[in-house]
Amino acid sequence: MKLSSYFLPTLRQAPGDADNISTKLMFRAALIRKLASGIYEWLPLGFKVLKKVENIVREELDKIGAQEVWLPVIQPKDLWVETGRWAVYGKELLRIKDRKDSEFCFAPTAEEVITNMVRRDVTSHRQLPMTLYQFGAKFRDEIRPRFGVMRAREFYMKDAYSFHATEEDCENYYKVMFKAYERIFKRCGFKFMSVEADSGPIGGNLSHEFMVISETGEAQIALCDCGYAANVEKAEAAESEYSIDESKFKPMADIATPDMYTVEDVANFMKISKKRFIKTLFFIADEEPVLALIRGDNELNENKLRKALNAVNLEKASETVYQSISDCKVGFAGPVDIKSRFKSSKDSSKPLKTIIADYALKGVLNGVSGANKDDYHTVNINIGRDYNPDAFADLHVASEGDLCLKCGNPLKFSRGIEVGQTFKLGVKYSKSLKCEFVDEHQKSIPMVMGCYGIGISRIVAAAIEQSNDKDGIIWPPSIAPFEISLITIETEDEEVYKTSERIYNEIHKIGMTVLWDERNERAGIKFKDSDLIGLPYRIVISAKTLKDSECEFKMRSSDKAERWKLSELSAKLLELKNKI
RNA sequence: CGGGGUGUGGCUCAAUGGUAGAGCGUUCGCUUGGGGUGCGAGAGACCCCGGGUUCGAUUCCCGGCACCCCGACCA
Repeated sequence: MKLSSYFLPTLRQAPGDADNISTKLMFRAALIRKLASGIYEWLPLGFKVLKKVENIVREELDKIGAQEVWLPVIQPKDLWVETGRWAVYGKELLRIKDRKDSEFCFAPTAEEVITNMVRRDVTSHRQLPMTLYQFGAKFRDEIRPRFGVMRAREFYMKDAYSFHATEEDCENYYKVMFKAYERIFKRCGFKFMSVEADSGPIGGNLSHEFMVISETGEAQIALCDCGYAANVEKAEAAESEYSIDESKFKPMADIATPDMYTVEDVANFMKISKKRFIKTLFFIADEEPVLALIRGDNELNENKLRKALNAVNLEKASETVYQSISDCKVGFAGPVDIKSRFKSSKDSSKPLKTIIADYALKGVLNGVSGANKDDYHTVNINIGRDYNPDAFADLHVASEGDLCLKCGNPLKFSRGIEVGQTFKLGVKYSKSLKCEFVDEHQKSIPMVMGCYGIGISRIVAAAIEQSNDKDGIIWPPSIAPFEISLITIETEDEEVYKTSERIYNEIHKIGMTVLWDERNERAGIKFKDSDLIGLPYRIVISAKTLKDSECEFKMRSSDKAERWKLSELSAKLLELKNKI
C-alpha cells in the first residue's frame, strides 16, 4: 500500500478524552475514531489488525473442528423470555421495537439464538458433538464505557458454542478448546495466563478467563506460587486460625458519631483500624432478610454470599427494610441484639432470622459497629459475648493477607485484561430451550453445552497496552497491520524513487505486506509516523545508502539499525517471514 | 442511578455582555532533506440545542442533549 493514498490521518495529539495508553495510541495511529460513548469506528489500519486477529482465531478453531456461522444481531424477545434472561439481563441488554411494536434486543451474546438453531435441526446423538462459532458485533449497554475499545458498548467478538451428548464429552472438549485458546493468545504475542473465573450471568459451573498481564488491566487476579490463579471475583480464601483472648474483652460503650455513615468516617474519627470494624449489610435472599457481617477493611462478594446462603435471588435490602429491622438510620446498624429490634410498622418486611458472618470476624477483638441508634456507634463488641452469628463463611472479596485455599500460603495479586472466557454451561440453556436429542436408548435428553468467547477488538487494545514505547505502538509481527514499513527519504530523486518502487514490488513478490511512505514529506515526519504506527520492520531507502547499493533495516522493537545490501534484501526478508 | 465537570474551526485549547483567537493539522508557494524544520500567503466556526434576562448573549440565568470524571453496594 502506498501511504500517499492510504486513509491514515495520524494525530500529533490524542483527543482529550482518551483515558489510557492504548486508546491514545489507537487514536493517534488512526486505528479508530469515536462516534459516541463506547462506540467506535475502525479505520483501514485498525480494521486490518482486527482481521489479522480474526484469522488467527479462525485458523485455530477450524483446527479443532468448529464450524463458522453468522447469527443475527437483532434477536426477538421470545427466545430471551424462554431462557428467562429477558428479565434477568437488566439494562445492559439494549431493547428495541420494530414498526409493528414487536420487541427485540441487540445481541450481547448468542446462546439463545444458537441453541434455538441447533434444537431445530440436531435431533440425534449421531449428530453430536458439534461446535459452531461466529464473529460479530455485540452490544452491551455498559453503565460506564471507558478505556476506549477495551470497555466499549459495541465490540467485535468471537463466540463459540459446543453441543455434546454427555457431560464427559463436554468436559473433554472444554479442554481441547482451552488448548486452542492458549495457542491463539500465544500466536497473538501475548504474555497471558488463564485463571479460574466466576461464570456470572452466563451461567455454568466451570469457567476460565484468559488474562493478558498488564498493570493497566481492569481485572484483578489472585495468584499463588502453588499454581492457583483466579479472578478476585471468584478467588476463595482459606479460613485462617483465629484465637481471641477473652480476658482482653472490654465493656461495650456507645460513642456519638454524628453524620458518620461509613467505616472510613468512623475509623478516622475514632483513630481505630478498619480491621476492627464490623460492617453490617442487609440483603434480601429469596424474599427473606439476611444480615451479612464483614470485617471493615474487606469488601463483600455477593456471589459468595449467594452461594453460602444457597439462594437464587439476592439483592441489597432497601432503606425501608434496613430501617424496620434496625430501627435506625442507614449507617448505624450493628449486630448486637439486632434480631430483637424489628419494627413492623414501617412496611411489610419480615423480621430478621439469619445472621451470617465472614470467617475473619472470628479474629476481631473489641470490635466497632453501629449502635442501632441514630448517630451512635458501639465499641468493644465481641463475638460470643455480644453477638452470635448463625453461620460463618468466606464472604469477602479476596484481598491482601488472605491465604490460598489450596496450599495455605498468602495470596498475591496482579492485574490483567480479560481477552477470553470459556464456560462449561451444562444444560442451563438446552433445558430451558428444550434443545434435546435422542440417545441410543430412544430417550430424549438435553444436550450439554459449552460456550467460549474472545474479545477481538479488546485483543487489539490489549496488544498495544502490552507493547508500546514513548514513540508509539510496537506490533507483534503476527497481528501487525503490515509487516514492513518502507520509507523513501528523497522522493524527488529519481533513482531513489525508482529503487524504492522496485523494492516495493519485490516485497510483494515474496508475499509480505508493506506500507510504503512515498509522500513528499520530510524525513522526520516519516520516521515519527512510522514509529507511531509501529510496524515491526522498517526499511529506509535514501541517496545516502543507495550510493553503496545498500538500504537501512531496523526492527521497531530495537534501536539499532543495520545496513543491508540491496541484492540480499529479498533473501533476508524471506528469512524473517518464515519466523512470523 | 447519584455527585461533579466540560461543550468555541479537523485536533488541543484561549478570550469576551457589542457575533471570536492561538498552536497543531490542512491548502498554495518557497525553504529543508535522517527524527514532527523555517518563512510567507490562504481556506476553515451561525461559539451544542431551546428558552429567558438585556438595546444587544458565544459569554449571565433556566431547561434539554452530548461527552468526560468520581462513586454505586455504602452501612
